[in-house]
Amino acid sequence: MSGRKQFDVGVALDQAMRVFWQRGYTDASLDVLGAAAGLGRGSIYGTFGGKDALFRRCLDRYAATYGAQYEEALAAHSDDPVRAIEAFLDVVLARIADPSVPTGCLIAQSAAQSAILGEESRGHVRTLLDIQRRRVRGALAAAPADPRVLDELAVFVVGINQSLAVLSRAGASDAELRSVARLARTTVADTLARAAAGEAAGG
Amino acid sequence: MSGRKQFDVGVALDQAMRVFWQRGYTDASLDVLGAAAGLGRGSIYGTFGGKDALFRRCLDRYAATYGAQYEEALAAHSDDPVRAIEAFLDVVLARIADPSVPTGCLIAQSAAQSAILGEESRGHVRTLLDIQRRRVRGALAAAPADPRVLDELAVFVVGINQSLAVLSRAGASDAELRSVARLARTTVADTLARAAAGEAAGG
DNA sequence: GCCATCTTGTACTGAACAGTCAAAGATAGT
DNA sequence: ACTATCTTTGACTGTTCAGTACAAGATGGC
Repeated sequence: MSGRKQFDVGVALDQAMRVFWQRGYTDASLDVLGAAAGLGRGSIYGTFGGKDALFRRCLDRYAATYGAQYEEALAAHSDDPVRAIEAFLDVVLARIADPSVPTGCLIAQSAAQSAILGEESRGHVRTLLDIQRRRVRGALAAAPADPRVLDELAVFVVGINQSLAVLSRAGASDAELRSVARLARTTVADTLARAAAGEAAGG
Repeated sequence: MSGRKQFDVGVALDQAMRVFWQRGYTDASLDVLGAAAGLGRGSIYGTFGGKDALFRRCLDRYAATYGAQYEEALAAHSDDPVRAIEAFLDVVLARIADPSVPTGCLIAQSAAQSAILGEESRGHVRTLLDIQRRRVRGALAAAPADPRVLDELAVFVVGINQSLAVLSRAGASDAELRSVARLARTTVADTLARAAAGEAAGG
């Protein structure tokens, strides 16, 4: 059949992404991935190359989809780093609460399974996490504080994201996740306030 | 051969535990588990029953080993909740820095993979996480604050534990992990301080 | 309308998997 | 010393896996 693709690559990636997201790399078999995306093996190999390559395309799809939401949330509060972080975490909470997608986070899931991924995929995950860290760091850049403190806060916020992902997987309630995010927000606020006071006093 | 067990169950569990810890449930094959523990398939099935049961025994072994360390750390500072949490997180950091065991955390890894575990194992992971939460909650019990605030802080600290596990898996440096733990410590300290002030003012 | 080119479905391959089984051998109670 | 009982070894089962090969069929340029 066919001389031209019978499916939309983006839609197929969305479906495959959900399978990897739900099951993780190893437990997402090509049969299940194909069934979810509506693709036969030939189409998967012809279009993407193989399971590893498909996985990385799904990682990119995920990063692009939610990365855009993160950017938007951070940009909406470019004048207020604390509110920017709050909006950032709200995106995470909303995704976790969304019943149409798996809980947790594909990147966090993949990071946790890092040890069993191939060299290339492992590097890919690290890169995507680093992009997320830089994104958060960028939102903090305007705050009057020691750059090293801002670096630490960026890692902290990325870490909170992972913790929300794992906790949600373990069955934590929405209220619990929200309280974690709220506490993280106050940490950022207090740390920035202290740093600003320190800057004013010190130099 | 043999009419009595040829191996120490505890030692075998320690070895199998490391394999599950490193690779996760699915990617820990019985062949690799057996090779690591020095057991044939017959011994595994005869002693533990099967892969699922072995996995849960390993979860318990892990919980007992590090649970004891957590208890000790918390008990050593029963007069000061903030220092207790600090000591608790130091146990996590020390384990992650220990080159003789995998990075991350078996419970966190298992929680992230919760979706592909059987009903029984999934419940087991949740139970162990809940024990950890109660443990932290107990260390905070003496603090003069609204119990609901203490509940939230306990979930927060457990979440930080998970975030350290995932971040370390993704290749974060020891310095980064320590800064995350330090920020979490200030979260607990500031929150308790505010709660104490609120208690004093409110009633 | 013809043909080179691409896509797709299906069947196949060899490997890895969890779990079962029976035979061989060691132990301990008598 | 005999024997019932247990452990261990290694082979075997049927299934599932990722990846490959190929034939059938559709497309679009000419």
